[in-house]
Amino acid sequence: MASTAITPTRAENYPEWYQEVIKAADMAENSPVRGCMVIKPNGYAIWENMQKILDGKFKETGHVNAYFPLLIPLSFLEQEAEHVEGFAKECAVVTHHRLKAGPDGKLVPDGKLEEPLIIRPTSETIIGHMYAKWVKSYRDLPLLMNQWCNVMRWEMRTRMFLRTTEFLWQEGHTVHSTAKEAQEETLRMLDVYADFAENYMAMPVIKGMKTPDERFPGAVDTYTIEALMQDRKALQAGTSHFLGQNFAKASGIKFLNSEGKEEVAWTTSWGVSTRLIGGLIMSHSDDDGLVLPPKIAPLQVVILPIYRSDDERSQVLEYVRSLEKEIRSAKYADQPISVKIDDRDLRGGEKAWHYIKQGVPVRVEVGPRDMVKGEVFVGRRDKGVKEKAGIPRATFVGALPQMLEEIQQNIYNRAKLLRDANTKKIESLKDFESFFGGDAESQAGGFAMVHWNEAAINHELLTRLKVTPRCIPLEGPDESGICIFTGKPSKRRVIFAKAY
RNA sequence: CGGGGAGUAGCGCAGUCUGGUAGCGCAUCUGGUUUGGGACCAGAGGGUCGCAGGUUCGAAUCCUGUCUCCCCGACCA
Repeated sequence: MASTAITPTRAENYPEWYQEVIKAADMAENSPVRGCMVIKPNGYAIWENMQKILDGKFKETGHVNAYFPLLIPLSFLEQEAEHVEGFAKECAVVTHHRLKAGPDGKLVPDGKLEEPLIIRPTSETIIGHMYAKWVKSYRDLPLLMNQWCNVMRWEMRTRMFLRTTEFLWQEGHTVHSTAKEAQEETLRMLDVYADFAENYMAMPVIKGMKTPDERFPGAVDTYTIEALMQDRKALQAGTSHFLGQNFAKASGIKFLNSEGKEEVAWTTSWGVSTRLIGGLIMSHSDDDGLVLPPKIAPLQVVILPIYRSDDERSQVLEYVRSLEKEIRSAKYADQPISVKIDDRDLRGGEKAWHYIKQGVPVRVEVGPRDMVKGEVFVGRRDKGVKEKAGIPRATFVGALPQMLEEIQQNIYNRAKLLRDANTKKIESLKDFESFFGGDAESQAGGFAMVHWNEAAINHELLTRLKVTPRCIPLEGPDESGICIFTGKPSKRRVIFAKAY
């Protein structure tokens, strides 16, 4: 048996390791539909927790949920020039509304539509259309809505969770009477994302503004939270867009201000997707499988009864049931602690590994020996597989919330250390090249913080290394310097990385 | 769309060159021995060999056509 639960290890083959972690934790699998995955209960439960937390934060910041159609008239996409350009190449198009039997008995599309419909790649246009009807007066603003839904982007190459043809996300769409207010909204939601990523997902992120090339098609400004994965590639984990008046003009979102004059409104949109689950996996998991931060873990504690005879079984189960009940009534992060007993007829070691691979934060093993000692035997997912300790039964549950919080913090700190260790200020093209290993296939390097004049977007080196500007960080000191690509003055550093 | 590769049991593969009636590992199920760390032994179930034609007494194997998937590139939450 291999010494690690996952083969290959991260060091051996990172992309394959990623796939294996998903398989071992039974989170998702590929479906018969190209690029579309089935999210299995273990994966979906994580999404449900993410939704619950994020949705609460959206409501706290004044947003309400609504639902708009999956299908969008083709002509809507044409309303905003940059938007078309950005999404036209990846739209699934519905052209017929009926099937009939063809000459060979196979079904063929029939009933051609007057106007083709596209399956939403994002909903700015259809939501804008409705908003134009709903917004009449400055008294209707701000309009703060969100929808949880699926979208489709026909990407060339897909990877489970990180890039699938269909994916689940939330998209917030807001309308404001002034640019300032819309900009504030954009940054407010970016903060919500950053808070969620860091304090729940335990994923350290850098808040920043996208460079013009990386902007959302049609946006004036795109803000992002960027995370660094364990293979030192960057992941765009969430975006928030200040759309200016571009979409409002395209959709005709206008209102009468308090002086009775007509004005064009200002809009924002922001979203995070199931991609975050991919980020979660790549931030924390190890060569033994998934590692889940307690605040996101669908199951926080698993109890594994150990026994041989039927007699022992009934004694241990009784002991363990009262333990389960007590744990369930305890709270962590304002929620009852989730716990279950795994009483399946399997060998102890096999069960333990099962939960290690699924990333359950705390494993509690209880056998006759522990009962005699009045202890429980506890393994933590943030520690080594064999690093387990007996803890007195009497104090265990009381200490459990603290233990979960410690795990949450440890996981975050570990990810932050990795990110900080792989974030470097780079002052020359030569150092830039060697940081990224000199070609597209080399190890990813990390976050390179360099002075950059935006004119040099298509530098040969960037193309060759497959490195892109990730963001202009919002926080940290402004610091002037010299662009390493053009030698021109630069006001601040920009983060470059190889990205997912 | 360009360049490579692959379709055989739920999964991973061998068999194809040299045609002879389907095999291995894992998983599943049964029985037994085990049990504080991913067990062992014995047995069982499970496959129109991607699809359609053709050659042949006989095709997973040879020929023709076709479909699909994967990897590398262009695109990307």
